[in-house]
Amino acid sequence: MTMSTTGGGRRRPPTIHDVAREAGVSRGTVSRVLNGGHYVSPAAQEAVNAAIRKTGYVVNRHARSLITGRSDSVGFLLTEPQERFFEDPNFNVLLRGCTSALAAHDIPLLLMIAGTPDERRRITRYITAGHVDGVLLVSSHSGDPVAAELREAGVPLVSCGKPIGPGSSASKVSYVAADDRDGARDMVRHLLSLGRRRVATVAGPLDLPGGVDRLAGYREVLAEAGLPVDEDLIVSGDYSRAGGESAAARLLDRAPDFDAVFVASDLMAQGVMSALQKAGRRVPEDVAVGGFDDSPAALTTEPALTTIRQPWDRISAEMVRVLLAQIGGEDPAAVILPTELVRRASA
Amino acid sequence: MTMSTTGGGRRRPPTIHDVAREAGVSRGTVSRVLNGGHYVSPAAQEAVNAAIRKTGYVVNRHARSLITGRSDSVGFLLTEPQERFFEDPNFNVLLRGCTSALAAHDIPLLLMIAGTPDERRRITRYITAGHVDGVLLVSSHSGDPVAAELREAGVPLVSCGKPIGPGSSASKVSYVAADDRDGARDMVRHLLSLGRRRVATVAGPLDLPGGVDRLAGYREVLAEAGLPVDEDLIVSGDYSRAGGESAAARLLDRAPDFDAVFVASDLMAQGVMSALQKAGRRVPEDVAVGGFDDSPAALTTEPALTTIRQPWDRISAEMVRVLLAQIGGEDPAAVILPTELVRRASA
DNA sequence: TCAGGCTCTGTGAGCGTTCACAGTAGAGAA
DNA sequence: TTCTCTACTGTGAACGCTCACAGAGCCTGA
Repeated sequence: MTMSTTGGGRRRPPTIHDVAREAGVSRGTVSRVLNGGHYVSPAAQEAVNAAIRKTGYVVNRHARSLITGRSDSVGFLLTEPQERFFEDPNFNVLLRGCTSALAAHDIPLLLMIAGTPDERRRITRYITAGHVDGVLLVSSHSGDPVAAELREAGVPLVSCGKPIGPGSSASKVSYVAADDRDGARDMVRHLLSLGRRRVATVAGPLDLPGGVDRLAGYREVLAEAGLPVDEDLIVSGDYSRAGGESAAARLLDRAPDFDAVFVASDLMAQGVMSALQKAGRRVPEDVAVGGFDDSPAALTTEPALTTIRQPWDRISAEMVRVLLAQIGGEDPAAVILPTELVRRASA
Repeated sequence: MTMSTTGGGRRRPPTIHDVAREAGVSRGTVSRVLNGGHYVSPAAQEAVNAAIRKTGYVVNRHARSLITGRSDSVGFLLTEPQERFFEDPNFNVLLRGCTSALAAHDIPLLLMIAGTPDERRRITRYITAGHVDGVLLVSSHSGDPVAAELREAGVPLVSCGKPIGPGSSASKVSYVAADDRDGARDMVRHLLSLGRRRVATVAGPLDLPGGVDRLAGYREVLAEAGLPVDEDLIVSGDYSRAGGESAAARLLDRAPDFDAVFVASDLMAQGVMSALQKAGRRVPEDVAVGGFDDSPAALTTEPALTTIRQPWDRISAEMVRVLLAQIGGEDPAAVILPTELVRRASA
């Protein structure tokens, strides 16, 4: 049960002491080289680096953390009823992007999923105990109790997406989001530029900022074009494919003469197109369809879906940048990034 | 740059010393309570627990790790050209499952993605330096240099999926996989039970164990049914939708009279169905189609795809179980889990 | 009675770092 | 020369925990 359990044998790794001996300097000097190299002579610098290479030394992060109080790691926290995000391929891009951006700083990412109450408790305790330096938060409503508790404990926190909630406290929260409203404006303008005049919309859930902002963009463009806003042309769904199908059914029922529809998510757009085609409408000839997200689903529809791409790679990079800045003592910041219209066959 | 940077104020957390003082015992006794509670009187036990609750004490994992040499964390390593896995929704189930299973043991999961050479180097160094106790590996070919290096360094490792490579060393590798061969058998038997007799197959890449085993299952069932194996009925693809389309084209060209096809992945099955339908074949009337994976794509086809479900939730749980056992000193183990036939409309 | 065993407890050492401090050497100024 | 300043280096604490050990009290059996 003690010596050499597993094959291959993990021997004791070299310590800063070994490096110091090898280089013929003291621990302190090695430490200085490791942390920026100020006040260390070129000769010592060189000797230490050579010794590090020779011994294969890697700093023991536990020992370092013990004294610095930093953990040099950050958490990636999902408080969402996770299925929703886990099925969203963009989520993967986000997760991958955050991991890479952190890796460049040599900071590991700890994945935390707050599903069950037990998990929520564990995670809260883990984070507030200081085992991570900061948290990348993915949660549609930042009124989430876990998030609130973390904020209260003063843990550096960056949300993905605009947080909902009271404006007063929200101003203190860092977040990075795509410009939902502007993306919606682009899409609706595009539909109008195609000559469509009865433009409907399937909005997202209106208790979420994304849903609200995309709908606002829709309204703005109609107003700016001098078109009346017909409330019969506005329905909303839950971002799912099935939600899109039933939304389209309602639309066909209430205002069968629409000639374009802006759908607030690609998944819903998939459902909308399927429902329209079953009802005998041709896309895009009879009804032009525009989505939002540019998910892989947008390529599997027939015809391929015109949509709005959110800059997920930039979002993840900015989240990490803002979080690290905040860990470094800077104030919370909000970042809004531009979207992009992706023209395909459905509009 | 020093005192009270961020608002909210993170004060110094209580230490084991504070708990000991509060409970009127020594550090040693508190430590014993924390680690299993052997050789400690009920009275002391109770006093310590009360003190922990009162002070809100949480163990400092860095201090603990420094002395135990364990990190009490594990890595989840992706060495794959990651797009492939990141777009596979099953991957999300796996990642989520591993996170939860580990959370139950209070072990954080570090997400590591070995994409660029720089990332590979960083990750290898991080792991071999002992910053994680073990690694959950997702990689189709375990001949991967990172994996090989980890194995050489004696790092506990569990692969997801049967590793390819020389049988001799492979026997020392832990892995958890679905029973590909048996799943394939089930599907082909199902197709035969429908009365089909010219059953084709679109195999996966034959340099991957999954591809090989699924094809082996196909051959076995034909043999056991006394049916000839017509090599014209066997083509293979790369698991992608496009690969399925071109495979179907080849099949239609070489053996146009087949009345069923077992496709080694749902994504390919999607392509196969689309190609068949474009060629005027009805599914399932003319050709019954069976997939493999039970991905969400299986629900979007028309008709819905009959397929084989891999027990991803159990796979993740087993991976964690085997890894923790191995970290605890047990020998590597291989676990094969049963699949399940999901009957839908395409067969 | 004493030896030997159990159960329980406290103490000192040490894990590998960083940090504050004290010190050295050399350059330049008085 | 002597004094100060700067550039650099070494040293002894810590950080918060676990582990090995020593020892205390008690029970059991010879």
